[in-house]
Amino acid sequence: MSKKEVINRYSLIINRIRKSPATLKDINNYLERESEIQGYDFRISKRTLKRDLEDIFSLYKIDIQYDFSTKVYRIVSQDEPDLNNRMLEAFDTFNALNQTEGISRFIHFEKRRPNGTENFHGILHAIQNSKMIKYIYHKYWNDEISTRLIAPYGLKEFKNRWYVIGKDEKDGEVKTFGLDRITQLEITAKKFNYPSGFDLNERFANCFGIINPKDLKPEKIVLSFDVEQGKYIKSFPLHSSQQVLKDNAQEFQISLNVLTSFDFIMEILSYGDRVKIIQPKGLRNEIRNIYMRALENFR
DNA sequence: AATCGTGGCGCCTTCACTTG
DNA sequence: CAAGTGAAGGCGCCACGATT
Repeated sequence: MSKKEVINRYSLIINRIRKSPATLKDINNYLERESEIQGYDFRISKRTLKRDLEDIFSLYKIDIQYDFSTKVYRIVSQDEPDLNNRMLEAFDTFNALNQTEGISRFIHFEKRRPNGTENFHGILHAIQNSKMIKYIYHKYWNDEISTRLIAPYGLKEFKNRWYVIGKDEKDGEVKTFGLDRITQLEITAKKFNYPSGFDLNERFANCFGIINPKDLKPEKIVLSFDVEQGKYIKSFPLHSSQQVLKDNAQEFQISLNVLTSFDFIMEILSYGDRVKIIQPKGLRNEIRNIYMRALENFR
């Protein structure tokens, strides 16, 4: 049995158990069917299954355990569900893109610039080991290029982009840098002390997007969407603080507790005439002014 | 020749269910 | 309700054949 077949078998086992919890017999039936399709013999003994499950855990961090009360193997949801879901998602995409040849005719990829994930691993390593990082940064807004020395605290994702949050040595401010804007990353030998009170999730709890201005306080925001848009907002909440206030034939109303940062205003604008701002007045006026000015552009 | 992947064996553990 | 039972997995160990 070659390496390729073994890896293939791991995927099959994961796929089977993800569909529904399964007994050893179920798994072997599934493997037998796949053996006929793929022309290998994937069937395994109980001993090998046990070893495979260990390998799967160490490779993919997918924890499959036997549940004695229902007599089946199932994926144990971890204490980090976000991480777990993302791993499974990546696993699906990887397998699908990997197994088929000549797929570009059938898949339309979004054209996007590289998102800087090649630096992801290096930065994460620096964070875990409290090592300063140095890189060249191109700002989003202008052509300014600068060399930065940063004490990295964490990584954050927003709208499919990744950002590193860290303290800039130059002025001691904690800032956010887009990974796709970073070049010539260098992990220095210089250590820093991770600030004891810093909690990444807490810091961004009330934040929409990556900008976290100090002078803004989170506000209670009430939004009313039309019914169609409401369906989308219901399945993809804008923010973890989202609560449904009204859900009827006329409108879909929610409340949020977030900072009204630039990112948030852009988000509201992206819903155009499908959203009304019920509360607060300040935000309502701000958005109205933007639309007024925008109208000028169409005269 | 050395290593690796695998299955079988034997004994242990776990858990649900039965029995008195 | 405690003890016993059975079914199934867990796991260390070893042999065998395939792979490198």
